[in-house]
Amino acid sequence: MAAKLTPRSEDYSRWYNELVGMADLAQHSDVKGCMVIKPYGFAIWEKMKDELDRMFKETGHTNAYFPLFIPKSYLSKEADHVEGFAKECAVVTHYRLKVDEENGGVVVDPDARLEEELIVRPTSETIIWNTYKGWIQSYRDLPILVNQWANVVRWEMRTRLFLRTAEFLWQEGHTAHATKQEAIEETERMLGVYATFAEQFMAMPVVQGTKTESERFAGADDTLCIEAMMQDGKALQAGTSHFLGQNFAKAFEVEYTGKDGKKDFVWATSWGVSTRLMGALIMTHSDDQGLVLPPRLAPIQVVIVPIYRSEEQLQAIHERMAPVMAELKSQGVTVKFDDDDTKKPGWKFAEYELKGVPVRLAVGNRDLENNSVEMARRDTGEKQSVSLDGIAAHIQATLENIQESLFQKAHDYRTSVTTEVRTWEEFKDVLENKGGFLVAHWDGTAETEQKIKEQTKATIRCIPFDLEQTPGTCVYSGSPATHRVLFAKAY
RNA sequence: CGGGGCGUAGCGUAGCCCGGUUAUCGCGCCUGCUUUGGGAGCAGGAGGUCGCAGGUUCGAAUCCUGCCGCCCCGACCA
Repeated sequence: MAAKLTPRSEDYSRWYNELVGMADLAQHSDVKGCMVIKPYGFAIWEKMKDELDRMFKETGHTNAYFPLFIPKSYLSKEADHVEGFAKECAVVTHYRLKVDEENGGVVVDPDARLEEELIVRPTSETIIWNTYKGWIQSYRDLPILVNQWANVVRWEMRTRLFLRTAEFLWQEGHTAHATKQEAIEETERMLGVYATFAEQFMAMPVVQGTKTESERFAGADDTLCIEAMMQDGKALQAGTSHFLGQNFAKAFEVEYTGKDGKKDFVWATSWGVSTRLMGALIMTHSDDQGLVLPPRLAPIQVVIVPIYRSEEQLQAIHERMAPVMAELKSQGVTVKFDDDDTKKPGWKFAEYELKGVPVRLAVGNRDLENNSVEMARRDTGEKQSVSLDGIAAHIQATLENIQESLFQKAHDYRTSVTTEVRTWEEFKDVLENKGGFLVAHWDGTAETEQKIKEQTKATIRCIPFDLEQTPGTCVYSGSPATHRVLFAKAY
């Protein structure tokens, strides 16, 4: 039985300790769920970040950085946007502390109240569009294709490690275009980048689609998303790309003069993925032995565990493996030779399984005598004796095989928990007993969507691009359906 | 903010109902020896404001009152 590795499973505390943790902000704080990413966990995030960054640059984007603080008045300029985020903002009201003469310690200096409060960014549309106003006058200034890697804060009532933390790391792209068509193309292009990244690097199959109006980003005309299926049958929104229309341009008065000399508002997009992807990665592949990482995102791809009794034997193993390591490194494979003398081999085996290292080589005297090593792959647990001759090529092929089979396994699982339902009874039954994605007809109304959510906790994850729109009747109301959509319980 | 549960060593816990020597056990940590092909064994050792503050009592981890904090479920959401 595959591990669930949901945030509530028994083994979760091990992940917690291994990769990540919540900051202990102690007794005086109302902050719950500030995430601490430990070095190994951060190494995984950096791998993801590097690949995404490369893909953004290949699609013409450049990185920039905008302020952490947003004046309160900016946030209120776009009506839907402020409504969406107002309830979860951290607010800076003062700029100074002073020594507390009576009780010791420090207190907020009441004389240092800010004239206008600053909001710690929950997202950066407002401060960026306020800036773009000064950057754009002519069609020659467009498009602007900017991305920023940053932290944001959303003061959620309830947090969940990896999936919804009070502070999280992400990237947010913010682009400005002269035409609607160009902005829509950008929105779709970046969704495609996310889907490619999820499938080719995370080995996580995703459904691409459009959000319904009620699930749309606050301030967007249209929200596209990638939706993934976790091992426990719950869906996870893994990335979003928004077509913002001219909403922010109008709110911040960003106009440009076209070739024809006429003025028009600028068209916008924004798109982002966050450290939530680490939660997605864990919950897609991991098992009861620990993390299972796709080779393309593994900080360590191959670990060599020497088995020895004496310093001489260790030396012999190292000398024999050195050329193999050199060859692998020259081909871009990350190898670790673990000669830590304070840990026994069995301990190391368990440790690297916990950390999800895709390939492990165990090398002892008896292997050297046979000119071989024991190779174990993390995804299947399979062990085999492999000749040292040509082993680098064999390892490379194995890494590629693991990458592919992880995707295939996740894809097969998703297929097995995707069910087409026609009646409301069937809908409830499948959701309750099987979980996963439910394909069903929907009458297109927010009322129906809301009622289904209230009664079953299932939401419309998206209207998939590649789902055939056959005619039918709504699974809940029985009215003629406008769409065929994907329902699921979600994180 | 509602409804549950819980605070004892770095971590996880027993003891509490029914008050009574020096607060239990495991993991981890330190030292030594033996070990090393799946999270080693033995021996020794260090480590405690029993969440905080009052109260009852000859005596409180245990009973009473107040406060603080944490976790889970719900409302909110990437």
